[in-house]
Amino acid sequence: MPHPTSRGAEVLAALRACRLWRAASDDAVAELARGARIQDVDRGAVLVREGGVAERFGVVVIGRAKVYHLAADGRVLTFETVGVGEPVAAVAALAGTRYPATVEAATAVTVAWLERDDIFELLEAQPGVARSIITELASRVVNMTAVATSLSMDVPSRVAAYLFQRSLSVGHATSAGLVVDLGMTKAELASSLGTVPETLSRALARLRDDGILEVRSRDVVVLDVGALARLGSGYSED
Amino acid sequence: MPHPTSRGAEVLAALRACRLWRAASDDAVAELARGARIQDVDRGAVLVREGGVAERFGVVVIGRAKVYHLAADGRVLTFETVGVGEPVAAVAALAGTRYPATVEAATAVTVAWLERDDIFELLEAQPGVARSIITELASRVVNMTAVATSLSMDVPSRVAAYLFQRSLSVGHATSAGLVVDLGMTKAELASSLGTVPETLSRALARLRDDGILEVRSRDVVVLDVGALARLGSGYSED
DNA sequence: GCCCGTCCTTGACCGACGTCAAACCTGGGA
DNA sequence: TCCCAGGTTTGACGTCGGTCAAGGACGGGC
Repeated sequence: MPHPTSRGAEVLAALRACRLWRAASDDAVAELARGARIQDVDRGAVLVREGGVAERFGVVVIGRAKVYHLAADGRVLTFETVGVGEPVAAVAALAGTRYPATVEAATAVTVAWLERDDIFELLEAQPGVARSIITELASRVVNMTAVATSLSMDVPSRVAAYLFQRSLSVGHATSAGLVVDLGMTKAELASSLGTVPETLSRALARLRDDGILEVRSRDVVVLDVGALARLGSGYSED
Repeated sequence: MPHPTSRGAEVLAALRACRLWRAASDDAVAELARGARIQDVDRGAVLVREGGVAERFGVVVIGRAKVYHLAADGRVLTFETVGVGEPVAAVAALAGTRYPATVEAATAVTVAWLERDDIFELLEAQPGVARSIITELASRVVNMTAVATSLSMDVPSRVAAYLFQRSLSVGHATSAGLVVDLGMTKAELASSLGTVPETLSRALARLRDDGILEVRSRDVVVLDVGALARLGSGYSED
């Protein structure tokens, strides 16, 4: 346990950064922090196992964690990678169901664990918090729906959809075109698109051959954003 | 517009039945009903189009509606079929995003439309409602996650997972085995499993040949529940 | 400079599954 | 009774994409 003295501050900062209770007062967040159980794990440790009964609710204090589903044949579908201030196992704890996915430490990770009832107590003390929790959960449903629909498209379309979305957020216009950083290794990207590196590589090669983009080591140069949007059945019109 | 006089009562009953605000007082629900805009549509009408900006929030008063995604190649992935008292387009309206799916009337349908702010006003007036909305939304995230993971399995496994879940809820033990009604036509089931009738038929035939079940017209007799659970990677142990 | 590990790409192969087309029930109406 | 229309099943076929295996290509350490 590194820096035991500063950990309290880090826990507080992480909880304060959590979008779920953005509207909560600092005092209320401090109260949450007091009730938190802190856990340090090494990289690769499993924080939450799919199918387990959801009792607690975590917020990442240090590090990053991967949320994924491990299929029977060993393939991995990565749902998201969560960072500092983001919740893990939140929805299952709130819903009172089993965990629908596994969470594993992608780096060394410190997690603050809260009880389900801590949240509901916060909610009673500060009713304004409900709104941010509700919009956050609703956004997650929308996101998961998008993931599900994209899984019914073919891989080049999924890649296009991802790159289109990503170009909107982190795209950087240059004379050569719209430079988009992939944000992760291609193997990780493949997993979060529900495929394998080989197929991702072929999909990118095909988009390149079609003149839609150029592939570089860890970013791509988008030459035809409209084609990306069309392929990913993104809604091109505003 | 049939039965104009009784419609007010039906709207009220439907809103009262809605799980989202189960904890709300009758008065508050009546207030919601007063603000509702009622719409009657014929079977096949599109209530909400994927990609549209979410402004309103519907509750089915009469009939059933299908929530689906229409892929570019024309294939349909059905997410759910909603009945009386169930919300449509709820999550997108709460999240303030675009609709992630299309909603179509499966029968003649009457919908009560509420404004996004109506919910938040209800929430302020009756803070206790937050809890049911939150658990309901969280359950939806869990469900959509399950849908997404099942889409990464092969079709026989998806069928097995569906039948296993369904056998837990509507399974009826007989001397011949566990009789499970499919609850819908096989074409509809295929769509909600993200496949087509032909492939579903073959998957069922395969499960039959493996001695796991027997197929009848609109229900199946499950002979080996454990095998179903294993195939669907359902968590067999309690 | 060289070497090695890691990441990425490419090719060959094959199984899963969607499409098209045809045959097959099964129930309802004349 | 016959016939027709849905839903369902089966067969043939092509494509997408995952697996295995073999090369690259970069980058860091010595």
